[in-house]
Amino acid sequence: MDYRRTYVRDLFAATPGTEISVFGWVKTRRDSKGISFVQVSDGSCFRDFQVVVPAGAIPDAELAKVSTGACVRFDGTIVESPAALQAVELSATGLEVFGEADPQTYPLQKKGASFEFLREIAHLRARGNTFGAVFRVRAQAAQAINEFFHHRGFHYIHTPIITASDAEGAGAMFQVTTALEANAPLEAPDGHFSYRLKTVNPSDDFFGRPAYLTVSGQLNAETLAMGMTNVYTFGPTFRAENSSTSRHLAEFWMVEPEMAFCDLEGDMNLAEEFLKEVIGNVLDHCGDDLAFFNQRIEPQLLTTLDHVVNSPFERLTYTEAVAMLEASGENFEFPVAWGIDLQSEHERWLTDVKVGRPVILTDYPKEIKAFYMRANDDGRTVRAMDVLAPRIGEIIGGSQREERLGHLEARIDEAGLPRAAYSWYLDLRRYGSAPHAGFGLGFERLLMYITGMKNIRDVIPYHRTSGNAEF
RNA sequence: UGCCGCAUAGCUCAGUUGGCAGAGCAGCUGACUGUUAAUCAGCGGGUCAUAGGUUCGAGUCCUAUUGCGGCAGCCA
Repeated sequence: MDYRRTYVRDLFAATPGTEISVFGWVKTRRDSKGISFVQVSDGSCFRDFQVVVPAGAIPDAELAKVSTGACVRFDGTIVESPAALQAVELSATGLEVFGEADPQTYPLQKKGASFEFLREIAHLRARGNTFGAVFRVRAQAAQAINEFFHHRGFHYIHTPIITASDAEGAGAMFQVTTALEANAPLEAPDGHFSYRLKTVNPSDDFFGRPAYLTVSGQLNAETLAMGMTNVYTFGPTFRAENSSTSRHLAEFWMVEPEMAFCDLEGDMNLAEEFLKEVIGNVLDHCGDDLAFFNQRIEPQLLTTLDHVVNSPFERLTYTEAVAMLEASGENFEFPVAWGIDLQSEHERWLTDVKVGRPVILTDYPKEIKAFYMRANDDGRTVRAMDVLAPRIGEIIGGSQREERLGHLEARIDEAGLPRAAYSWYLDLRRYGSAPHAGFGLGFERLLMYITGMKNIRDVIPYHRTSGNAEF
C-alpha cells in the first residue's frame, strides 16, 4: 500500500477495462437479488464511487461485513455503468475489509443527522457529506490564502503563540502557567477534581512573569514588516471571552497581513482583492462541494459568492453609515447616534438590507477603537476599517497604524496602558518608522461565508468554546 | 455574563383538556436480476434529561439542577 494510487476523485475518468482497487469507507449498500451496490467514499472529492458486486463474486459472509461506516478495499474492473448517475463503476472481483463498523452501534446513518448531534461525534463526522465538504473547502481556502500572499511577495512569518503582552486590548486572555496543577486524575470516579497552587510568586512561574495565549499576532507582525515590508501570519489565536454565539470560538485561526509603505486605502484594496481571490479560488477548485452547500445549506450561496467576486465592495465612512442608519426609518433596538459602536443589527441592516454585498466602513471614532490606530486630522476619528459581510457580519478588522512616536505615546497614556510594556513596539516608531497598515481576518468566519454553514463550530474540526474542550 | 427556547426509541421528531408511549429512518428477518437516501413485508427497540413537588392519576402542570441551542454583549 502506498499513497501513490488512484483515488476516488480520479476513478470517474478511468477507462473501462482497467483493473484497479478502490479504497475507502462505505456510505451505503443496496442489495437486490443476486447483486449488490456499494457506495465507497475516500474524502478525495465530494462524490462517492459505485461498486457493483455481481452474484457469487464475493462470499456472502464477507459481503455481510460491508455495512455503512466499514473501511474496505474493493478489487475489480472498471466498466461502463448502464445507469444514468455515473459513467463508470467498479465491477468487483475481490474484497478486503480493513475495519468493520457494527451497524447496531455505529452512530451515523445515511439519512441526515442534526449538526448538534454530529458535534458530539466530531471524530466521525468527516465521513459525512457535509463535513467532508467543509474540510475540503477549509484546506483549499488555506492553500488559496498562502498563494494569494506568495504571488504578491508577502513573506509568511510565524508570530508567537505565547505572549507576555497583557494589554493588547483585543479581548480576555488565557493565562499560561505551570503554577497550577490538577490534584486528582482527570478520570476521577466522581468526575470532580481540584487545583493545587504550586507557587504564588510570578518569578517562580515558568516564564518568570505572567504569560498568555496570543489574542493577535499583529504587534509582532508589525516588527517584521518594519524590515521585510510585506508579511503575513496565519495561525491559531485565543480569546477567553465567555461568549456563546454561533460566530465565536475560544480558539480560532486568523490571517494577519502587515504592510510597510501602505495607508488605509491600500489596506482596503488588499482586503477586497484578498476576499475576491480566495473565494474565486475555492469556486474554481471545489465546485462539487459548493454545489452541495448551495443545494442543502444556503440556497443563494453561489449567486452571492459570484456577486462578491465580480462587483466592487461598497466603501463608506463611519459617519456616512451613521447618517444612513439614522435616515433608514428602521426601529432599531439600540438607537443610532454618532459615537456609538455599531450593533449587530445596524451592521446587518447595512450589509443585508441597504447594500446587499460586502461593505467596508472606515474612520471610526477613536474612543471605540484600539490605541495603535492612526489618528485623523479631525482629532476625533482614526484610520480604522471593518469589512462587513452579509449573513455573518464583521469578517475583517484592520487599520493604518499610528507611526508617529508622540501620537502613539499619547494614545497609550490615554488608554491607561503602561508605556514600559510597549517599549519594543515604540522602538519601531523611534527608529526608522514608516507608514504601515494591516488587517486581521477570522478564517472560520470566512469559511462560514464561503460554505453557508450557520455555526462557526461546524467549520473547524474540533471546536473550543467555554465549557467545551472535547476530543 | 444576561434574556429566551428546547430535552420523548440509535437518529429526526409527533404526543390534543393531565387519563394504556407513537411515526419515519436506522437495526434484525425475509422478498425482489441494475440500485442511486432503492423498494416491499414482518419483528425487536423507552428510567419521556436529573431531583423534588401538585394530583386519584404527570411525557404533559410547578420548582431546582444539568446539558444543548438561539439572541445580545465582547470581537475575528
